[in-house]
Amino acid sequence: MLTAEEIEFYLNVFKGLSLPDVMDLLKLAHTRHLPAQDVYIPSGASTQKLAYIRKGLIRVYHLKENGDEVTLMLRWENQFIASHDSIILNKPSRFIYQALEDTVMLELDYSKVQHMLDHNPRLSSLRNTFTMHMLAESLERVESFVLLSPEERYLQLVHDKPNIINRVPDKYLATLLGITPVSLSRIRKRIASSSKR
Amino acid sequence: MLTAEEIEFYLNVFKGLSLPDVMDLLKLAHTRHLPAQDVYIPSGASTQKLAYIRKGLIRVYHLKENGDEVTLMLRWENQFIASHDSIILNKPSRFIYQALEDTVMLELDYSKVQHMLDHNPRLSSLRNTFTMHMLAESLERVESFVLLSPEERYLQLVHDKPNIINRVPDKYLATLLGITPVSLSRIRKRIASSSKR
DNA sequence: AGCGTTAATTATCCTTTGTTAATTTTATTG
DNA sequence: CAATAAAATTAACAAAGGATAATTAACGCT
Repeated sequence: MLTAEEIEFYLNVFKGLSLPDVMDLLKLAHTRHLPAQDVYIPSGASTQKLAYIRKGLIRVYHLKENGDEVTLMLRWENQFIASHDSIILNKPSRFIYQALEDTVMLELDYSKVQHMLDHNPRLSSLRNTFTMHMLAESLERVESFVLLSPEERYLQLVHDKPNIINRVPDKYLATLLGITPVSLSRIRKRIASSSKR
Repeated sequence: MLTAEEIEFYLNVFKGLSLPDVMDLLKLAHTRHLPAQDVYIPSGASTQKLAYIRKGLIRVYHLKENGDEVTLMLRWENQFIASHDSIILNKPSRFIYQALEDTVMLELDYSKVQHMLDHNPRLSSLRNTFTMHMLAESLERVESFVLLSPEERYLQLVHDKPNIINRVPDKYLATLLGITPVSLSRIRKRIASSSKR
């Protein structure tokens, strides 16, 4: 199923793991292709799938009563994606996971690997490293809401993820920043006119 | 150092651990008392200490250039507290950790227990559970910024943590919600007048 | 290339928040 | 308990964001 190149790639992703460790994991994983616009996880689903994105981009969003969509999270290459509602809290997903681009991921069932992760110290340690880094990332996002204005948040996003903003429509970026698309448009105008002077 | 009651308490906190597991952990831990207003971790510190709060309340805040303080996090009884900058990213803390009440915690050096956690499957598993729950908590906070208005965020706080808001000055709650104390005061007024009708 | 759809911008108006400062209320402490 | 300090509220004004609708620009598709 997997080429030698793939295996080498994952040896690198899961630094510190031996080849057998990686093979044990990969044996339980499979590749999934998701065309752009397709829903990966619908809201209400209780799924333990955990995916590593090889290519593409997934948007996590909330659908409001009135039909409006609010984007909560974007995930792309070399990141993990999973319904945290289901994996962490064992509840149905409140959100919709949708591919914004043709997406390729390596998927596995967390409930099936959990036991293995719990009993292999190298895997446990690596899992904890990944979880902790996700926590740091999330805390940093909270910081940005508490410490920065919407305009500063947008500038930070442009600065930190210049490649991502070109792949995602502004209306999704806006709600990700906690503002409306109209407001983001005004912010962009403000920035353009102030940097001109 | 620890009473039988204490040990029984921690057997309960660290559910799934055997008595020897818990004793191994507690052997490396010590109790720390922190008077109200004292700084636990100053900004710039690189500390691996990880503490479990038995009693009291810790505020994590950022000190702006102009002297203004912005509260990022509150932690209280039965929660862990640590400089995530230092523990996760191995960097000096950007924030100040201060006791808002007389606080008692059980403290240990994460760098000293890490090896033990990495090699005991039950400890690894439990650590991961704790980390994941902190992640879920942080993600939920991000949600509140993206999905709710400041007023709704305040109402949610009042609803979810009624006991905490009575222990913390409003000015700290305000910045925690991403708004100014003046604005929080107006929100409170608005709520009071609308619930009266 | 042209048509139709979707996204982005702009305009208007209204609401909310930020800022600063004054005032009142609540805590703290000698 | 009175004096003082700190916190919370209120006021006034400016700046920014939300809502809605109209217009323009960009995109997707045959």
